[in-house]
Amino acid sequence: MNKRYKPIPTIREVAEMAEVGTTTVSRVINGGRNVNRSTLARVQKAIKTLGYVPSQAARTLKGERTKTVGLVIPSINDPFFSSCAKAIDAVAHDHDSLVLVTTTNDDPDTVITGINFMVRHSADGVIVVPAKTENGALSDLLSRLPMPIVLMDRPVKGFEAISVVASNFEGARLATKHLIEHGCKRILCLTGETMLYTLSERIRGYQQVVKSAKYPCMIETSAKNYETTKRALKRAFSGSNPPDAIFTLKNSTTIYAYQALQRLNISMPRPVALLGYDDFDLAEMLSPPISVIQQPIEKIGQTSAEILFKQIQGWNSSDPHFLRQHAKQTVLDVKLIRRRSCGCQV
Amino acid sequence: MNKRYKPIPTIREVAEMAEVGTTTVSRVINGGRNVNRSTLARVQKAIKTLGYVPSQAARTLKGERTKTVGLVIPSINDPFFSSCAKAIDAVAHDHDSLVLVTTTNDDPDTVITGINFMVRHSADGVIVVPAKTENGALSDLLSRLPMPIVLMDRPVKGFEAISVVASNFEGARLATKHLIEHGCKRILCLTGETMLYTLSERIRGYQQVVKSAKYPCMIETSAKNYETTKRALKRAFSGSNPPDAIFTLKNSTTIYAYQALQRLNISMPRPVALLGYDDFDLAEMLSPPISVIQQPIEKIGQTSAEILFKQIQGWNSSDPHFLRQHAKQTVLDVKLIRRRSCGCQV
DNA sequence: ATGAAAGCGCTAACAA
DNA sequence: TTGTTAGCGCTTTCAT
Repeated sequence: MNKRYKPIPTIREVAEMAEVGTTTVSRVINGGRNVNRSTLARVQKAIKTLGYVPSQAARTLKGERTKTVGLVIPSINDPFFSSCAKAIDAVAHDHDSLVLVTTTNDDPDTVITGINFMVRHSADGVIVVPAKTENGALSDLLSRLPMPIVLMDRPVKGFEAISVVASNFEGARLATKHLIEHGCKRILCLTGETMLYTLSERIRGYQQVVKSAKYPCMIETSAKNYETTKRALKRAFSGSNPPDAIFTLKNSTTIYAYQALQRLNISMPRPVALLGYDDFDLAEMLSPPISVIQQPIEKIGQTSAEILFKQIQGWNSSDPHFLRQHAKQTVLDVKLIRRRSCGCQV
Repeated sequence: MNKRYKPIPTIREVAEMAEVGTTTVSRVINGGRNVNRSTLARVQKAIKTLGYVPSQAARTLKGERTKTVGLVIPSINDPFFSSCAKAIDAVAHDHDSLVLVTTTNDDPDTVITGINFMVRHSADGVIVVPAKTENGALSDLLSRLPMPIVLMDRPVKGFEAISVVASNFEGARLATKHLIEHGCKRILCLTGETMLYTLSERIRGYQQVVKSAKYPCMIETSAKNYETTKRALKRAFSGSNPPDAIFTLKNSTTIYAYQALQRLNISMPRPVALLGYDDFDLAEMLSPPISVIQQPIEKIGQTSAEILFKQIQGWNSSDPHFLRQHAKQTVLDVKLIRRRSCGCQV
């Protein structure tokens, strides 16, 4: 009893069983227009009996859409990107398409490899989250791309492409100003990374506000994981002039910081306020609940996908102006969610 | 200045530019064996100049692997499945393959559609998380599948396929016994769903233990979201005989329950202990930290993918016994993580 | 309403 | 070492 590979039947076999030409079968699987009712039924029956499924590869070779969109993201695990992916998948579903994913772990070379993979697979379009903003090889590749592309969450410096981002600069300004309103004067900006577009924008926003308030600009960039975050905070609070607020630049950093503060027995919002970038499920269940800048994550994914599909539709259309249907860059607003850790009473 | 669609050049154009035949180009892109050094260089230069990328569709049509694996999962957002997906993506990456994802939202029909999509796209293999265990249409489809398949997290009743699951029954037994060891006698089993394989196995495990201990079997199945969970708990605790422990059957239910207990001012581990199924990032940061049954999530994904790729490799091989290289079912062990909410002192 | 035949880009005999 | 050619499964003129 040896289970063997049972290949999918071809259009030819369906045609033979139904005693028609392959053209007729093709007509049937493409809507059944101009086919006799009885012929139609016969063909459909043959399709069902044989378990026939048309080969996408053959169709692609004929120049049809592949009904796939590529998604090149840093991680599929990260709550931010998996939420984006969810929204993208939903939009793709509406367009009868599948999502081809690959992750880059924020490595620029892997981004290139990933995009090339999408080209090779003739994806109808791609959504890419670039790793670093300055990358010549990436710009080159993007400019030669044979399909539409949308840059998500981070634009590529020096390359004019459609992009969908949140207003990181404004978000950081919002956060910093809010902490200042609470009377904080020594705001520590905590991050483990500075090269990513989003993070550098947030740093810019923070800097602008503290500088114009004439407060010290305290940036700590060593907070890559729990251990390093704890060490950094320990250091900061052992000095003679500890911070009175912490602004963490992303999701995981916020959690590390919260956890470290707990362990170091430093409570919030006094002596130190905490305000994080990115909301997370349990933020309001902690003690105190964490105030955050909330990004419209799903909206970022959804908007990216919607724009991409519009581009795909227009790509071969007769309208020479389809590219102008969208702003080059879509910037989505962020929100301050006031909870307790910043000092708000809610 | 009208940006137009610039199609990828074909092997023919490369051949012409390099002044060789298409076969030679084919040889070059497939390793360059049996090609003159100077010819090789010339062809490679042409490839680079033209930005040539071989068409996967044409290769697929010739019967080659597509270097894609299908992933049909309930949600891409759920921490459990996104972690699985991450591990699968990593394994796929090692095999120079991409992951084609589609989500089913646990709807049986969508599972079928999703798998068919993978067939149409000639994925080399598929990893599927079935929606419900009893589904004739699914068994039919699976038995006709022209590629290897691995069932992840949930088997399909009545269909003998390779599957990779965690020991849900044992996990629930472990949890329930542990609560009993803490002296709990009225253990409320809380869930919002009973039809999924994993959940019904957990219910079975719970039942077996409470029954053999002669304790009441208290199962509440209305906990679908925070509101319904809160309502259910309110009801349970307003009676004359409230539970002294809660065993939540999944991730989100645990969080709803924790949150509801907070709001209802019922503290843990007294008067009620809490033990959840599935670990989550912040479980140890809550007050009290939540004890859980921890599943080897990444391992589930990784194992599924590794088995799938072995199957893919053996699928067309000459070894007629390749199917027996693996147990039909791989069951991975779960662990009890003792924190404070169950009554442990840690 | 139906079918014959060409051709999409590639690989693999088979020739040279 | 290199090229010629057939054909993978499908859609699409163009006939009938």
